[in-house]
Amino acid sequence: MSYTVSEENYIKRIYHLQQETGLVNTNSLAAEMQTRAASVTDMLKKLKTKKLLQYEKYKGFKLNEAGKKAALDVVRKHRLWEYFLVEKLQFDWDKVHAIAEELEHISSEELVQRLDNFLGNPSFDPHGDPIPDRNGKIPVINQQNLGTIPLKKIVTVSSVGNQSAEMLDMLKHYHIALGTPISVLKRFEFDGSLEIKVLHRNACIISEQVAKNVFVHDVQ
Amino acid sequence: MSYTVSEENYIKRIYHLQQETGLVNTNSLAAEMQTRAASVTDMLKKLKTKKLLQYEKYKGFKLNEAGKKAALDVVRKHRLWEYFLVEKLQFDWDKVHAIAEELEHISSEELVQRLDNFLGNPSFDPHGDPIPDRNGKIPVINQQNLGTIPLKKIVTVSSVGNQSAEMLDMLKHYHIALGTPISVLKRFEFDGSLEIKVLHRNACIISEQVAKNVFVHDVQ
DNA sequence: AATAAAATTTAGACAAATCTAAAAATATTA
DNA sequence: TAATATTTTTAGATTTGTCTAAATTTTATT
Ligand SMILES: [Mn+2]
Ligand SMILES: [Mn+2]
Ligand SMILES: [Mn+2]
Ligand SMILES: [Mn+2]
Repeated sequence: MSYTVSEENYIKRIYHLQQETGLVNTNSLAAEMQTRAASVTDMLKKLKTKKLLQYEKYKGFKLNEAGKKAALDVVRKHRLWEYFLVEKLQFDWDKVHAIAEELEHISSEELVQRLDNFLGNPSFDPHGDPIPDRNGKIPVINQQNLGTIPLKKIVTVSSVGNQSAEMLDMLKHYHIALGTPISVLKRFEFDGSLEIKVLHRNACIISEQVAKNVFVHDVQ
Repeated sequence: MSYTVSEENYIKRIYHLQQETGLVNTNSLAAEMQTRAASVTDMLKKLKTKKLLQYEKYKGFKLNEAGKKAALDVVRKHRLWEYFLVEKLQFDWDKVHAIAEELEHISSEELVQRLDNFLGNPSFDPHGDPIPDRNGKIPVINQQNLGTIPLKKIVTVSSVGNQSAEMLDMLKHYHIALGTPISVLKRFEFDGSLEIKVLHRNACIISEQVAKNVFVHDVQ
């Protein structure tokens, strides 16, 4: 089965929302898609007809197994292309999302498989998000956000939660990138902000909000 | 200015047709686009409104300068992506057209420029067709078709005219690819077919129709 | 439980890109 | 040049994805 660009965008968005909330509701999807609730309802009917969705009027909805697989196909392509853009074309990691949002809809299966091989079958995209394999299997890592790790312990940045341009811009300013060694020197009880040390940089302070969106794992 | 996928496909097709015939007519464009004459007329009105086209009802049409530049942008992307697919992803040259037909519509200017650099600013695509630069300038080469070169002279294959899957498949069978050294041993007056010698291969015979679509230039 | 507020769906409209069938213009030919 | 054939355009319909405004359903609050 193959889907339109619009269908694919909806499917992927529903997938991400249901990872967080289980059932998804119309308004939150409309907000994510930057469209109107009425348009969402229209698309839900279509996706239900195509048997990708469990959906009862007024009761919320979520992807079924076929829907999840379809979503993971799009996610896989999105993240592989992001990896290509950063690793091969030297884009900054905060500039690739919009382009991958288009590239993820190119339909050739063989293209995706060859791209995957060309890139060396990467497991994580430039934002640290896992790249599903062609069967939809997702690699896992143990990671915690910066707010929860013990003081002085040196850890490695593995992914970022909030991936808005604003956030990525801020991380660039702090010289925080994937793989960056980092440690927490002090936790301020007043507002939850952290004094951190990035390798080769002076200590600096980040807000609790930033800390919660920086995920790290043990140095290998 | 940016255009829809459909507009870009029409613009590109008109460009290629007018290279051959000057003025283009509705039916031939409809045939090329695999659509109906009525649909072509609709699109012509749209492109005229967008000032890409000289068009008088019943009198034929052609792209103006703005239209040609728009077409060359699409051609440039198409051929750069084809080069990428063959040189980086190891696709066979006869498998890349349909995929490039999608990739050519990805809109980022920066992407195209970075791709161009990543590929080493190639001048010709895998079928030997010139790749316009970002200003729409097209590299030229002196080339003739195989039917017109002197017997025994060793020349190099530089491009192919007919690029149908059938033709490319046939050339693969003859071990004719871009850059292949080749010479004509004998010309048969009966049907215009040629006995040719491909380097490292036994002599063989190709039809006049094939010969006319194989372009060659002097060995450098 | 009744009322108000919020969330969701329906009804009806629109733009883009396509189609078929019919009308109009142009070209061919007897 | 008049009849015929071909080409092109128009008229009107259809599909997809979107919208606004109104109606309906669910949830929250007196
Ligand atoms: Mn997308
Ligand atoms: Mn990403
Ligand atoms: Mn195309
Ligand atoms: Mn080509």
